[in-house]
Amino acid sequence: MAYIYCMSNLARTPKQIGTIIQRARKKCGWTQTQLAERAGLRQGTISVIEKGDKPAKLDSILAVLAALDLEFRVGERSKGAGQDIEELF
Amino acid sequence: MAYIYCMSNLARTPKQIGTIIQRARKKCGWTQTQLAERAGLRQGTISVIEKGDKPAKLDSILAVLAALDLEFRVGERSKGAGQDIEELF
DNA sequence: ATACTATATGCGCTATGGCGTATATTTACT
DNA sequence: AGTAAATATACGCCATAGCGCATATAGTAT
Repeated sequence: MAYIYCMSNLARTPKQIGTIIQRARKKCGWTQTQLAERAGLRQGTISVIEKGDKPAKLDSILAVLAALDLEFRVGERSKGAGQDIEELF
Repeated sequence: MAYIYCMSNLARTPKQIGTIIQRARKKCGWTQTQLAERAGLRQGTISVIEKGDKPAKLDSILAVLAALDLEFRVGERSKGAGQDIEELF
């Protein structure tokens, strides 16, 4: 039985990505300013990214994820409940 | 039990993302031009994204992944042993 | 209410991503 | 080898991401 990893960290849109980042940041107990420093960005940029209403650069997102000790993974989009996922590539 | 997480779908850097995209595209039997049309981008842009040497916009990457029926997921960075920390960007 | 922190916005500016178009280069197939 | 397709680059142009800096708004406490 395949174990579906964690369904809530799905990141298809900038908004979803922003929400995930914000949640992770708060979980770390960091302010936007603190995260910005670690990611090499500004507080305002973190704010924009977390809201997800304005486009962002891939590098900025990757920097933020790295600062939060997170990372992207790529998987298939349409995933039935208990299907095996492995060997996509 | 089969929680095997395909190691090659790790996407920490633009280069890794590009490689994943290229592999998925070829698996679909598409040319860069075909993928570009489906993603609303140009062939040249797909080329740049797949190489990963030049920065890209998040939206472009998300569009490409969607065209390939793929998606990002966010997970913890340090998972399991033997993490090879590569340089970021 | 007051004071303080955190987050959201605004403006001008610079850097650059992606476009259109075109061409060079590589790869695949006779 | 020769031809065609696929991919990598190039150039000018426009749109915009993120910056520095500042301020406004929203929370969070005394």
